[in-house]
Amino acid sequence: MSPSNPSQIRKTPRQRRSAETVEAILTAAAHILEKEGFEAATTNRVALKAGVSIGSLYQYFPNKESLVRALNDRHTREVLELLQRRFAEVRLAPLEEAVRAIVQAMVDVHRVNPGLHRVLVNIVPGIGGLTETKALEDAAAGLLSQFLKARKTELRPLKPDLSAFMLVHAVEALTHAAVLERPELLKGDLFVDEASRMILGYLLGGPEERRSRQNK
Amino acid sequence: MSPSNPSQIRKTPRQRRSAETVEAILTAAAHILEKEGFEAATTNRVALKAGVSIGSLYQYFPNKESLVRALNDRHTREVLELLQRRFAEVRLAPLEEAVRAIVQAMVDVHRVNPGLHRVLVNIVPGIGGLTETKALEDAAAGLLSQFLKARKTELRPLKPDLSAFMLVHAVEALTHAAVLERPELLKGDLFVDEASRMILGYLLGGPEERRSRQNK
DNA sequence: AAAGAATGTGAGCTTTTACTCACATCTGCC
DNA sequence: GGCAGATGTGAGTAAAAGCTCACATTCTTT
Repeated sequence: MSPSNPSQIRKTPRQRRSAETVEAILTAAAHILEKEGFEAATTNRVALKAGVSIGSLYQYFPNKESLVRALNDRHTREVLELLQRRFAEVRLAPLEEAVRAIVQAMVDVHRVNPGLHRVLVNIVPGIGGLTETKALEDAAAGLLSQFLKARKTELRPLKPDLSAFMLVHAVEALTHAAVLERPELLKGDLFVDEASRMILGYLLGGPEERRSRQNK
Repeated sequence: MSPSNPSQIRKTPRQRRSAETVEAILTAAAHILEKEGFEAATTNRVALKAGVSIGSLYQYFPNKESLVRALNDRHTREVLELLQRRFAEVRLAPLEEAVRAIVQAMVDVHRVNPGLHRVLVNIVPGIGGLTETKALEDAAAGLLSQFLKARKTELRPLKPDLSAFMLVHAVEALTHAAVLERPELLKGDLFVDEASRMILGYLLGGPEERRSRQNK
């Protein structure tokens, strides 16, 4: 509504019919983006696939960019909510178990819509002045940083913010790569094992550093 | 020349003049891609910025895609050559030193043209059926896998190919993230320290695994 | 039931983009 | 100097994309 809100929906749906239209558009856009990439996701094709007219699309999304942003916002919200929930769940769990749970959460999130997620991560920053994906990374890093602070007696001395930055990016990239290039890795526990090992190795430090603490 | 060579240059420059034209086009394309992204890099704009006519551009590149590919091929080649050199140099160095050198090499490579590198990595796969970037990752993983096999007495038991896959993606992502979001990290040794620590923690394993080997 | 609001339609306008082609200019060679 | 091939030019074309708008249909409310 407000003029300084370019990423927002143009008209808020008031009837169920229109809510379904918006949903159909978003779903169609997600499918095309996932399967054929950004270039192929023309507004006309999205409308066609959604089974609505191009006019309807523009009734709710002022431009193509806002469509991609809406998708990204929704996705970002989902990921963040899952991560928050998972972090809360493992607050009291043993370190190793907690780390595994978080890694598993990342994998779960990315397995839902791997292609879409990748497109969003890659394309959106170049398109709109995207702050959302960056915001997600920052939020995830914040959660992790809190986690590290709470566990500091179990870990080697480290700078929580820096370590959170390193881990967020490492785990995100590993998950992306695994989902897209080695999906078979995700069948068993192999990937989660390896990623968790990397994280724990980083957080616990070498033998000397471990010896100077009592815990596990 | 051959019809089944869509990513190649259309006409091989025979005079210095034309070689300079090609160079100007590639440079201009790199600049626009780096600073404004793929969408902004229209062929007309590239030609304009290169100071040549659009006709000249199409004399050497049959289409826009081939331009991006040429850029990518060149970049890929440079990265791979540096990595090969660096791996060879550290073949006999102590493990920790070797790891640091490799990480440093990754950082060096990415600091040259960070934005361009990211655009190439992200955009190109979606555009052309890009095999080059994937090939680079595979080649890097191959080098690393060799490295791990050669060092196996120093490391915990691991599957070289899997570990190489994990490390290549983790280090690449960390380097990207650092270059693009935290360039100040790269001033000192902080980033290389942290990344190396992550790698070593992963390769050496926990205290039990280390104890069962004599080395370091 | 009837009006007004909300929603839906799609032909087509406007702009942009990749790309061509007929022609001009340069360079090396005899 | 002059010829031939290499190189350079840029107005123009065709296709495609984003987006609008005048109008049709459906829903809500009284």
